[in-house]
Amino acid sequence: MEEKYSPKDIEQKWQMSWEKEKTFKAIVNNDKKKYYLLEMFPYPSGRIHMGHVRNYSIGDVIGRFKRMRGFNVLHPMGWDAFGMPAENAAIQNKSHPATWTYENIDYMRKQLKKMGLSYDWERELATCDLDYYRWEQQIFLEMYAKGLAYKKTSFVNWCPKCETVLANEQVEDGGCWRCDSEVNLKELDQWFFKITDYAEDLLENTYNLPGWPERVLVMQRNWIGKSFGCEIDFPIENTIESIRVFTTRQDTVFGATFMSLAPEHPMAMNITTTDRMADVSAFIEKIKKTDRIKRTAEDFEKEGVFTGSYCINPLTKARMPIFLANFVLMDYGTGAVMAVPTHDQRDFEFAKKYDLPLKVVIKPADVDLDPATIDQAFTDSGIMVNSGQFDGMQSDSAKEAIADFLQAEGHGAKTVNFRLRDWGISRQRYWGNPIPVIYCDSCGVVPVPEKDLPVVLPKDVAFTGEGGSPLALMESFVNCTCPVCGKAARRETDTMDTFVQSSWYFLRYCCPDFQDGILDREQVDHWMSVDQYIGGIEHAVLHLLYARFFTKVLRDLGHTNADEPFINLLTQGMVIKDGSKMSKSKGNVVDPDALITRYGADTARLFSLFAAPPEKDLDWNDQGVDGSFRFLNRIWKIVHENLDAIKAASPVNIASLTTEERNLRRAVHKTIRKVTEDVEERFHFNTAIASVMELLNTLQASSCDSAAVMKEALESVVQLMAPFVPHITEELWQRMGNCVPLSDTSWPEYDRNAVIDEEVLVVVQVNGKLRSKVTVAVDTGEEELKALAMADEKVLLFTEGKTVRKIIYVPGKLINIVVG
RNA sequence: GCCCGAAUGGUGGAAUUGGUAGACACAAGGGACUUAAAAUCCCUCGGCUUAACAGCUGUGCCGGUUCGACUCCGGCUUCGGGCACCA
Repeated sequence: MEEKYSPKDIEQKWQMSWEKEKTFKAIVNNDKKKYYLLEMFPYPSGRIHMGHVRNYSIGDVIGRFKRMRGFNVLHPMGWDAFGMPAENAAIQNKSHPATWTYENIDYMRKQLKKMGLSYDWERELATCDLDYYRWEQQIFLEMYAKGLAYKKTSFVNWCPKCETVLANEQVEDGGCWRCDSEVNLKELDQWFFKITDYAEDLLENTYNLPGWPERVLVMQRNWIGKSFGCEIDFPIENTIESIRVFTTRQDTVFGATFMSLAPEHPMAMNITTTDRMADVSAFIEKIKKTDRIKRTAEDFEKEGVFTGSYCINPLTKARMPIFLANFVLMDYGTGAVMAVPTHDQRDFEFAKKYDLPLKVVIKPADVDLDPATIDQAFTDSGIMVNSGQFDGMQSDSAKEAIADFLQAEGHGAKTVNFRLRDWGISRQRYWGNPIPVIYCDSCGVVPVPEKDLPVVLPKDVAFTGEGGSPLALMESFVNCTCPVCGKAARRETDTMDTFVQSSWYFLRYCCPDFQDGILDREQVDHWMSVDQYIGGIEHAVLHLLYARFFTKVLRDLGHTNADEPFINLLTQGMVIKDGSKMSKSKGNVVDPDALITRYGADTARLFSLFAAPPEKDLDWNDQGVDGSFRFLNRIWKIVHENLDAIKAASPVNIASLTTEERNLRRAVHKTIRKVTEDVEERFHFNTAIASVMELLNTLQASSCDSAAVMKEALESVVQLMAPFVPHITEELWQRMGNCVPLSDTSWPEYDRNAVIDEEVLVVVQVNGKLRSKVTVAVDTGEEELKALAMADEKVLLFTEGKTVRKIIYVPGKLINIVVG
């Protein structure tokens, strides 16, 4: 009586074995090529979800495959453990964020272990561990010393529900990325990281990351938003001051007829004349009250107010009235725009509304433009007109010429401008990494000296859920002495954005226990960069940009020599059920625990890998899971049916194989080749698994009774499936009589001789349409094959009475007879 | 508006360099085994025509290149994603 496939027992057995044998412990070994594999670490929200199952299954296939291919694999796991849900849960349950977080971690670690993932658990870290965040405080201090961390007062995005600040990257469609509440503007004194210093490096290197999906790189380039243009000074009439604008369209400067300033522009009030003061103040007040989202919507009505002052167009010497305009943004360029109503749609609408002059300076090649009759701005390139010595030039080349001219005349300079803003990292929350800074009335901002680190997040805090950060209310934390003068001082109570922790965890994984500094250079130099990073596309800009920035900062601070954190990036699709993303509110959530209890981890892994290639969305289908379970049972059964034969079998004797045996071996070795290519080069696990299914079908249909060939075939099936379903294959491998665990064996190599076809199927077309198929010996000559095809009776039906014009021959594939 | 991506049976998907469209699986239908059910196994399975052999047609739509197009080119449609009063 044959034993039934019982995932529960064998999965536990092998998980314990791997743990005991430290199978996946990563140690520096210069005899092997290193391979650093990483999946985005999870937020410990309570339980893992299907997205995790998929993400980590994909990673595990790659990890186990690379290991069997002879790489020294580093595959760590940890927890992105600071963040608001912990704090909210604490308020609700009257528990402590740390308790909540560590309990969740314990539970989720068990869940992940039940999946049989090949992690080196000894490197596990949680970002809320003092041993982790203390080094991050040190990074902060080193950045502060270099001017890469600085404080400034500015208008920041404020989420009223989370009661904290958000970075630009964390505002999506005007809402908070986490809770969706409408974000408004608040003027606050905040800490920033100077990511703009790295804008050029970050942009430039997007062209140096061939292993990243193009769309992610495009998104990052858009976000960085580099544009080439000019800064031009427009002297203010009757003063010695001038207004500096940034423009990418210096070719239209002869058409600039007025000036638009952002309402927040520092010169706004200074240049306003007494008679215009009332109107201008009213306008500025109104804009302050309008929220930013509405204000920056494209269909928002363009509005402005005249300041009473004029500036002078440096090239035409024309008097240009200076307006404040609601669509001009203070935080892009210089906060001032030279208005060219004829060649910019916004300026056009503004000019029409306030009856301002229009002057055409670029026209299409074939027609003239009349400012009196045009109904929209002409924004294309064209021929220069009304532009002095530049008339007749192509506007594209005039851009260069005018820039040079402005520069030579001292009116301006060529410049580049970035859309990227500095990263605001202050968060008015408790459950985060304290910013290690002290405020002293005498000495000002004083960084906490290195010897006083870490600034420990105090545990005994009251969570009321009201009045902002609990840290600010805690006198024992706030009150301190100034490290410089020794007088009483106050501690910074803001904590760092949680994206800071995820910006360098992959570096710390290289040396999680290092106690003498931020990073152990030797370890980091050995393992970095991450060879393969895997995670969701939703971090295309946020996390993936911050992590690149941090890597470059840490490089410049001398902690790593890596320029880029992630060589290859795989962005996996979402897990969908019944047409939409799994969510509690839609009631379409599949619980990984229930799935694993019912079918085992191998089935859960197999289905999530088989149903779609990694980068596509995966449509969850309960019946499909049954199918995967069925397939594992078939493997289980066929191996057991052949167990005695396998154990008794001698090695394959290639010289004495029958045709049937050679055919079966060919199928086996072609499958080895196919699976190897699909996994190694394309990460197309679905087709790799399909080809093993095909082989199993062939095997079951075969009448081959050679124990040697059967053994080779079944051992191959088991080895090829090992990265996908590690438990069942490990068990079968052992039952087949192998002493070395499957995870310690080498990946099978296909036999180049075995895959050579003896016969080929050649498709015969007439005028490109399939008419017949012939199977011929592989060495059949071209002429012989053509004759055979021509004589084929199905072919004759379509060629009879017609002239053969030509015959296309693709060796081993097809013959196309062209008749007419 | 700009930039990316996608569209293939009832469903998920395959076709890797321009060479048999629909691999593999799910669902469905039929059959075997069983007292019965489950499990398992076998057969059918894009559409139309046909008793059958077979033929025609078919990869979002319209054209083009080619002996040959899911694949390349031009033009559209729909859906998804990103950016957007960015000067």
